[in-house]
Amino acid sequence: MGPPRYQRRKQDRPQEITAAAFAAFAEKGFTATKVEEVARRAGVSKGLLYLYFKTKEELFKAVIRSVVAPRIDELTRTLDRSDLGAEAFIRGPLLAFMQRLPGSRASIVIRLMISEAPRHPDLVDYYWDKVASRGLAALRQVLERGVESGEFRESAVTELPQLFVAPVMMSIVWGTVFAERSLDTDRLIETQVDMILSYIKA
Amino acid sequence: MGPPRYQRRKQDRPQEITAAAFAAFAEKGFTATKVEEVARRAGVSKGLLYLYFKTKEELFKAVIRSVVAPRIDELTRTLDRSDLGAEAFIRGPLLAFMQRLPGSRASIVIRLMISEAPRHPDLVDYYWDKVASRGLAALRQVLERGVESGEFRESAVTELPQLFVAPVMMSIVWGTVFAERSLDTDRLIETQVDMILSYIKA
DNA sequence: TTGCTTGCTGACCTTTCGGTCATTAAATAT
DNA sequence: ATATTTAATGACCGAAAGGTCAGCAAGCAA
Repeated sequence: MGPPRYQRRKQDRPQEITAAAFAAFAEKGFTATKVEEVARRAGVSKGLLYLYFKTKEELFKAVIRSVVAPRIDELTRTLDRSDLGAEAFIRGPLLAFMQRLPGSRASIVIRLMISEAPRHPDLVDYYWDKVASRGLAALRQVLERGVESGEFRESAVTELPQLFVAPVMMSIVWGTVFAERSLDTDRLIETQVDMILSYIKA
Repeated sequence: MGPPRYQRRKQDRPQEITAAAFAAFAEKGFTATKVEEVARRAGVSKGLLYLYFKTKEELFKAVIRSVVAPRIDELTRTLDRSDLGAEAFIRGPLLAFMQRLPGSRASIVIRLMISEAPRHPDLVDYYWDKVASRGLAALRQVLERGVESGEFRESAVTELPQLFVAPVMMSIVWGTVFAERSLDTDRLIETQVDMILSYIKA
């Protein structure tokens, strides 16, 4: 008798399938990716995939969870631990975090969200709860901290933390659409941070 | 005999079909829209649609072109005609133009571009030539004009007109993904313009 | 009225793909 | 060894949707 035709590895399967799904979605998008393709990449049968994930959409949620959630936790953890002043935090860890995003796997998830949001409202809710609202809350916290300490003046920016997100989003969209036409995203983001800071400094 | 069951209107059909397709794509996106649905909206049979457009993708490209083309020169025309100073132009016509975009039909095209760009390189080229590169050039022109006239100082912004686009893109993406969770896009864009101007004013 | 061209219809074909399930066999317990 | 459990397979199903085509009828010419 030859080698075993497969091994039972209940522990590892979900992770492996999620990783394969991410790779496939990244290349072709969610709708255009066939479940069978994901299974093939994971070295697994389609049936097994449905043993671990009830539907294709559940699989998508798992991908979001595995790719994006850790990033947000990372940001809030950094913020909680840091004892830097508001400006120093923004120019240091926050700027670095923002500059990393466009080249990271998270940017792919964002592209997928833009494409799929209209047809998957529950996915949007999930993303809002787990990612977007937390990120914005973190930004707001930094800004308020700066106002309290007297570093920053009161301004519209405090209520519009999306101003920090804008150049990141721009970079991600640019990379998605105009992949080959280069844009210095690091510089774009740094300039925005610089502008915001001189605008709100007391 | 009753009224004729249809009229032959070879001249108008393509336009009517692309208009119907645009409306449908805007609501559901490209993949989720059925060709039959487009035909129904256009008051036409599916077969006729395939008489004028070889495939669903050809129809998609026709839609993009028909929406984008008329818009191309609006900004540059305004710019050429205007004799305002750089700051006045930015705070006036340019700001108004930027604020109109997120609620306009153009924003839907951008969403479609983000979703479909990876699989339609020729569409990206078209969009780059006809829209993106021209818009950026116009912005650059305004900035340079301001520097020459002494209104603005030299800064990174001159080489990064994408800083003007960023809040617009943010607003469009926000509207696409978080439609119901409100964001004051007018204020976001105005604040950005305000920030940029105080940053670059001589 | 008659005959011809062609815009137009809608039933139909074919393929794709998410999801199911009867069956197999790897691992574990007895 | 034998029985039991369950991870894993892959053939299959049914619905959906892109695309086709034989035929119909609107409009025109003679």
